Amino acid sequence: MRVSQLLIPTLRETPAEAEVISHQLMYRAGFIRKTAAGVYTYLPLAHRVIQKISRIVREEMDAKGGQEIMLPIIQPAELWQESGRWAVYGDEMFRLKDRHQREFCLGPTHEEVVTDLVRGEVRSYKQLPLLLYQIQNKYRDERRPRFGLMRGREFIMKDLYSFDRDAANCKQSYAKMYDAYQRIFSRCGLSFRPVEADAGAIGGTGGTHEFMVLADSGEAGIVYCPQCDYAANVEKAECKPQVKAIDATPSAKELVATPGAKTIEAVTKFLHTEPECLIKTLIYRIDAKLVVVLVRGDREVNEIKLNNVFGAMTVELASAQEVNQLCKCETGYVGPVGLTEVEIVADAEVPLMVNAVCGANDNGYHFKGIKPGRDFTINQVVDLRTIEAGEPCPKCGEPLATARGIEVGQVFNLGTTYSEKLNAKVLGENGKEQTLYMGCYGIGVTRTMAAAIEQNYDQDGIKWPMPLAPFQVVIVPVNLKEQAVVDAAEKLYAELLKQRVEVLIDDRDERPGVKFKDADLVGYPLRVTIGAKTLQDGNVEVKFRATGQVEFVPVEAVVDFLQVQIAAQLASCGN
RNA sequence: CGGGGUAUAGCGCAGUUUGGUAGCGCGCCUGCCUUGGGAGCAGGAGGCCGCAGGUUCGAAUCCUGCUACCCCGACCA
Repeated sequence: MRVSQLLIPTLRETPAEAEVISHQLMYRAGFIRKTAAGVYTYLPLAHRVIQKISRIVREEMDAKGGQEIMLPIIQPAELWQESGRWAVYGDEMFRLKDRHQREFCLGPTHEEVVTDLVRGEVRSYKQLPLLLYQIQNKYRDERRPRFGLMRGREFIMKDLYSFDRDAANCKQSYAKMYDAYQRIFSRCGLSFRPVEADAGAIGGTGGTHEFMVLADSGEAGIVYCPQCDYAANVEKAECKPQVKAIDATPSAKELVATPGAKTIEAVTKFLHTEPECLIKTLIYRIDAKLVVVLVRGDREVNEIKLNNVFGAMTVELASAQEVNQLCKCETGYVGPVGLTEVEIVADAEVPLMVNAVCGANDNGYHFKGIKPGRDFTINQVVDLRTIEAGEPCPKCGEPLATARGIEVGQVFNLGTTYSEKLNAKVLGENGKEQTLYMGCYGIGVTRTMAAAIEQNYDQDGIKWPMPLAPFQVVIVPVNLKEQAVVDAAEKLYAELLKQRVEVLIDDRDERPGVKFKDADLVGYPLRVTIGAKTLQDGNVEVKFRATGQVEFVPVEAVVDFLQVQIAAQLASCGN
């Protein structure tokens, strides 16, 4: 295609509203425009990238026996009421009514709809396993859309749903998808890592993994073991209690004045002790109930784990008033001693503490010499904290490393959670009905596009991995007044088209600098510059966007040269 | 949902305090000129100053209400 004819509205300046790099670059390079908060229009370049990602996804889904279908975006409330998620999903769901006041939603996901299909059409175990997938828009009314395509309200997602006769077969489907995902993100040319994850709102009884594209700007924290294959989202990573050497001889409980010391830091300083000697006491409101949560002073509560302990809908810190009512003091002096009316849950490290410090539930006072179990009762001891870098790997004991990641895919083993609620059964070999085992496997297509940029850019613009690039090659004739230059460019363009290379020719009557800047910004992997001087020597210049490397190639050899480069780059990531 | 901010040309912004009918840079159009990293000169197009009320002889500017968008927060006692 010709740049002069393509809608690629590049901008010299970054729109004020774009915060993250992928958003800024996609806006500036003419990939996207915003239509509403969290809702974007995809221009031709973005559309091409989306098609490329989708194609890779399709090929790998099909290779595992997946069958592509399309499911409705507008979904009736009844189905969601049946699964119980009409109420659970809350404000995240776009809801609407038709002219008869019947309720619908814009599908945030499609478990209900697809299960409804299967329960109606699949009767026998002989029809299993059944792997159905779709690549479509999904809708989530995020409480705060941000980061451009990373957290939009309308986004493109691939979801595959697996239906199996039993848990063992379901596990096989899960393994197939896990494998497919490894292949997909490899083929996209991305650096990624699958991690153990929390199942969150989708729930389900089996395991779940998230696929993280590694990027410093990632929203998710992950830990991984440099020695073995263990890797997990910090939300999920299980913590072993780490015993710190504290004075092991228990002493008596002692009330000490700590005026003005309302933070871990202040109390530590005031009493000349260490954060790990303090018991951090937090009052949470879990659904409607207040709960006392204890972790060591140097640790952080993991609200996801806390939520899972209670199977709760909402987990929130209690308000200052609620704390005051319960403990009769300000938040800075809260402690577990004497709190008998509420449930006290403690992280596994807390019972190991001796001579600890905690708030005295009296403004300006703390206790010293506290021994959990002796001075207060713990109702439940569980892993409640967030793991930290350097802690031993739960599998092999080596110190864990941390990284940031962008979640681009997640695989869930759902078990019978949905099929039971929606009554999805088939007849088994024994002639009896059995409930289907399900899995669901999502990939954020538009988010993958954004993640690819977060991982591959420099100050000049995007550096597309070859498999995702909207075009593989751009030809830049330096001067349109030089007939020889134009002729050589057009000839090369025609030849590359014939060879089915995805090529653009920048035939705009612009100065060379403008074309170079745009080429760098959009991020074509290969740029062929054709100028009068090099052409006199019979050469053209090929520049690699990713490395900045430049090669002069004889005109007659350039088609082959480019094809070899493209094939090599594609092959290097398994295409 | 809580707090803060913004809304003026396609993009980035000034003008608002002190009311007098809109400006700068980039981009866009025409011409000349230029051609290996966002050139130069000349001419030009483009704005219901977010929306709706109000005050005033007169409102981008003051007042009221609304809407949209952005940022921060909703995580540590």
